Amino acid sequence: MYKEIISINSSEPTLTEQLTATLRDAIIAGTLPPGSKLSEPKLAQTYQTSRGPIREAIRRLEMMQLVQHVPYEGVRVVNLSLEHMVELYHLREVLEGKAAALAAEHISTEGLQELRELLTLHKDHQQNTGEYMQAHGDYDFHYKVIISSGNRLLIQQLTDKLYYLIRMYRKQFSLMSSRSDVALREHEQVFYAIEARDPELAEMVMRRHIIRARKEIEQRLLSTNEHTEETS
Amino acid sequence: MYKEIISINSSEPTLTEQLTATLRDAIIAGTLPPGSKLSEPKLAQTYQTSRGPIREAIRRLEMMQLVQHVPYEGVRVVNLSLEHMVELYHLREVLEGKAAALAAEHISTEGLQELRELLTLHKDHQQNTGEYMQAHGDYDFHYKVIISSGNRLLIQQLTDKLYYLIRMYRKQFSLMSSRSDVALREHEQVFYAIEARDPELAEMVMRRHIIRARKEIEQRLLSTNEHTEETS
DNA sequence: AACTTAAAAATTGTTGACAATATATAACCC
DNA sequence: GGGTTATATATTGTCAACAATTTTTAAGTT
Repeated sequence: MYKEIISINSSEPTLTEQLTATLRDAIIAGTLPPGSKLSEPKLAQTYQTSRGPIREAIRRLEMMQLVQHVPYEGVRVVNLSLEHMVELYHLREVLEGKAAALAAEHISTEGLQELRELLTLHKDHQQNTGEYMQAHGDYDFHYKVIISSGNRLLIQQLTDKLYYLIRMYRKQFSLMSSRSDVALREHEQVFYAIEARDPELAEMVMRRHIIRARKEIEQRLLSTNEHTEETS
Repeated sequence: MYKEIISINSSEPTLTEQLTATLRDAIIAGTLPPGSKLSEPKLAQTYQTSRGPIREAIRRLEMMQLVQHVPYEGVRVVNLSLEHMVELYHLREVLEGKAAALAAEHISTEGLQELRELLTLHKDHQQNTGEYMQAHGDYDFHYKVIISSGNRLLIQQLTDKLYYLIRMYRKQFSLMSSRSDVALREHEQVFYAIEARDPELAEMVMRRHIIRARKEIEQRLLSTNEHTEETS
């Protein structure tokens, strides 16, 4: 009854896709700084292509919330601010909370095993070095939980759309894991709840985890008053 | 400190915007049926324009989750299914739940008054006619709550993106308010919680409201087995 | 007749040019 | 000199043509 279509990117990746990835990473890294305008002719010249693919790529950046578009005026890289990030974290909180709940219901035994191994890996790494696993440690755990939810719409919203914005904030506000030990323990809590097939608990601890992270960031940014100003 | 930019659509709405609205409504209404392919040349001919604006419009439909895009293959109208709708409602549940919680925190006294008047309007209408207010009754209440959250990202996700898909399901599955009295009472519960500035309660009753609606739909669709088949 | 292979048609991706609008520059007035 | 209007420039929106890829059609083979 099903015709399983393996989505092989059949041939050469389209030029638009390459440009999307390039521009996306440039924005996340800050090479194209917040508030700056993306001029189609200039980008076309820079990347030795025509305006068409550039336009297409920009539309996809729009989907990722990385740029804002105004008709006849152009697109600008999104402006980062504490308020904006708080909004983003409120979304993360409920979406990833639900992901954890659904994961507790739907995760496979293999998926559970993978999650377990990921956690022990992080744990060992921290016990050995005293440091939290750089960069992708936190990301991987959350990513795996999201995937395990089995809700394609939710997965898409988080991984294809919002997560690039989150990565942008992490990079540009240098938000890497200051309370690593706490984070790891919270991940374990989430895991235990998923392992116990307890959706309500899984959701609660995941939400708390993200709430705590948000509050920590708020504190840090409010004390070192740097990013609170909006550039019009 | 703030520079309030009133977003006047400065001049003539761009052709792309008109086409987006037209195609969007055609998909929601089912004129462009689920699974059907959107051919750029044909659409261009149909609407007497060139492929450029059509492409742009299609990208925006993509943002609304109304079509799916495969490189070199084209875009198809999304296939509706019970599973897919359940996924959508899980998103609604947590997003609108959070919206209600944030509304309880941030809503203005004027906003509160508007919400109150909207509710009494619905109540009167039901007491007089015994019927639930057609079509927009439910929509308006949810819409107002979402707006009252004050979270621009959340508002955008719900009103600009997901809600068109919800409207599509409502239209094509004929999902209009079968238990209108229950729905109205649940709306009142949400309102009371927001009025009492109780975020946790507001979130809980809003989530319950959407969960109940989902389960009711599941029951209805599972009994009258019609839309469960996937067209490959 | 069923399957494989090759050609043909149609469609999407890409390019460059023109039109409509907005921004930047310069002229003008007070 | 500050501010307003008009001109010039640049940019986005739109259009039509070409290239790359896929789908359809037809021919050929077993």
